[in-house]
Amino acid sequence: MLSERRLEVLRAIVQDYVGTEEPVGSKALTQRHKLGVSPATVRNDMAALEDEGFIAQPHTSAGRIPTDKGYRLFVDKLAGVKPLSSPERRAIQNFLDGAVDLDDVVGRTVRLLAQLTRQVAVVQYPSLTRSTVRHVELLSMAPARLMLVLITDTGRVEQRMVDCPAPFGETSLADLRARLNSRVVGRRFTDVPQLVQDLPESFEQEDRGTVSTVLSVLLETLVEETEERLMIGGTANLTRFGHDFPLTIRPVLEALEEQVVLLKLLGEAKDSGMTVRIGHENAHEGLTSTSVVAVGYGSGDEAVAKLGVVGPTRMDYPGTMGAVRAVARYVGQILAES
Amino acid sequence: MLSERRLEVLRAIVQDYVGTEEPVGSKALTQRHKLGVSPATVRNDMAALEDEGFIAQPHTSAGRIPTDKGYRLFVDKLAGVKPLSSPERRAIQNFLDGAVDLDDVVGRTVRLLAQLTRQVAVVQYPSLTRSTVRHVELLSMAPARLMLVLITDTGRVEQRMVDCPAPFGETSLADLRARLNSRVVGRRFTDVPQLVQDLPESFEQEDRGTVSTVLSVLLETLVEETEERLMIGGTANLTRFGHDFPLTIRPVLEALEEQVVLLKLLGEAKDSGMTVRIGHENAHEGLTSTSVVAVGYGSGDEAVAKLGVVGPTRMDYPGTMGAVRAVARYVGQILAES
DNA sequence: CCCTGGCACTCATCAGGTCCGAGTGCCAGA
DNA sequence: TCTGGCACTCGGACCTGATGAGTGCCAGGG
Repeated sequence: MLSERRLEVLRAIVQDYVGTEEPVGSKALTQRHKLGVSPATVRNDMAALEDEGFIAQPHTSAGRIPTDKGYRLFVDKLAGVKPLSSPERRAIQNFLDGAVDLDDVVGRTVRLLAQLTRQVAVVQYPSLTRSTVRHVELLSMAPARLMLVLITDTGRVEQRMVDCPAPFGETSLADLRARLNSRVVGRRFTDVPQLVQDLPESFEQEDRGTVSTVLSVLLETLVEETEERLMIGGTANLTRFGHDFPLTIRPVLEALEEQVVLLKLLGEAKDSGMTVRIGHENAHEGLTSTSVVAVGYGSGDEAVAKLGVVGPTRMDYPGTMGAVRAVARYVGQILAES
Repeated sequence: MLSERRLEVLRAIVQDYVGTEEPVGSKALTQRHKLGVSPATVRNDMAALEDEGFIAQPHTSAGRIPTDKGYRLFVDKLAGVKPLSSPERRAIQNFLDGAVDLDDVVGRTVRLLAQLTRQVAVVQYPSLTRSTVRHVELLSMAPARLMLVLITDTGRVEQRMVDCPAPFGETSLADLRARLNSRVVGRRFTDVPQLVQDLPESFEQEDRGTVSTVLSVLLETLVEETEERLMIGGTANLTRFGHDFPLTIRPVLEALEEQVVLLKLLGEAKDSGMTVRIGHENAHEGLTSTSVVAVGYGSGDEAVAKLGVVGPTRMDYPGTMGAVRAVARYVGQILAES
């Protein structure tokens, strides 16, 4: 096991490297930190830390930089979560309180997080799996063309065009609208399929085709609606990444454009508590030189979605974790109020 | 005035520079283009073009590169719009045909445009102001609570809660719904206020308050919810920008995150025909080394929104313009169909 | 009058070489 | 176990000269 002082040396290395972005040597370390020992001793400790794989040298006779494993140890054992200052907290609250609807909440959150952490922020929309149907509306657009409008209890509206196999009269339409609503209103999305299963049978032969079509579109919409969406922001912060730009930044930008990748990324985070994935711990190829700090948020105890930031492995973990946690907490409050 | 050959030289310079990204010299020009004159002659022409401000030298004894003014001349006088190949057209159509709703159409468009042009794509959602009303739906949520749903011809849906001053019966509701729709369906938003002005008078005394309330909410929705949205994609293409990365790319990323900036950018584009803004012609600070190619699109002759791409001034204008125009055309078709 | 070939000149880029110093590993002594 | 000293390594900064693409200018020819 590593001695107390060696851990201290590791902590100092991480802190200095995060600050300066340059490999840190033994002499500089003893000057900037009160370790109470000489550079030579630190060198020995460094050699030990390197043997264990916590730090590495970019080239012979340069200083050391932390490895992914080193950051991992730092995050797990050495770093706390740095709470925000109270002006910061107030700023967060003020900024989020101004939001008028869900889109606005998410939008503001993403900007806020990007600003606070100076990194790329990712915020997932609250999941709709627990949503219920408020109303289903059917409108006749043309003899064999309907529009289906679905309204959820969270206030979201989705609409779809339906091409019917046969013309569909106004009375049949009103009939279908009424029966459909009486069955599904107030019900959870997941229950709807069973509830409407036998609906076509109760219609005249000639209308059954259309009813089935409408139902299948409805079910499709429900599934899609629960699909998770997210918003990202602060991509300009990627320019602070490092010196060897193009090669580092490109795959990251590409990964960020793939919503699927991001959703998986957030999905991999623990449901409760904060998750930090460092460098190669990220499954995705393009993100092996980034770290992801993610946390769930929700109106109650239960997380309804996740948010987080993506940044270089060389990031200020305590500060970032503090900001992420604080923002998640406030967003949760806002959601609970509305 | 510039002679025919000098224009030809400018065209050759632009083409070569766009291809190679390197300053082009007189000798190389005569080799790669059949100008029928010697390098020395070309040098004289170049000197003239430089005097006029169409080209410039990065440093003495390097080749020439086009200036913004040079690109402007190229685009206005020398370059056509390169039509897409028919496989490309087919691919566009196939890809866009798969869209299920408005969000999907816009999302697919943005990805398509980014891929085709290998640049950053920006697509504005069809604006509500220029749209017409397809349907207004009223739903009773509680005795004195209604939901108003507005459906536009572009497939966009907005909904609002309405708190009524008095309970409102189902028959009155159906009545209002019918009369409202008969007046406004197919009409432009801007015409709606006049069309519904006298509607409350035709109702029973006790319902007039509610009708007025509903109408005012409707008008509010029409006016206030004109808020224009847009989607961007292909930011990874920014990495192809140039060699002097960080400084170039950062302000662009920042500008792209400001929806306001982008909306203004598209807003400045002409309503009909294609608009090309080159380098410093862009008002925004961060975009002075980019060019914007934008065009309106819509279901009919009239543009309901705009789309375009943002790329380095050194871009393939004919190809980009061709792709932008083609995509706009197909999106217009898709919107007209739905 | 315009085009052409020739010529002197400029200057960015590259390869090769030298120097410097931060940083290391190791070792003997406290 | 810590410390100071010492030899060693090696990347980066700096200088240098050679190279060559490209220019401007000019005198001569169609």
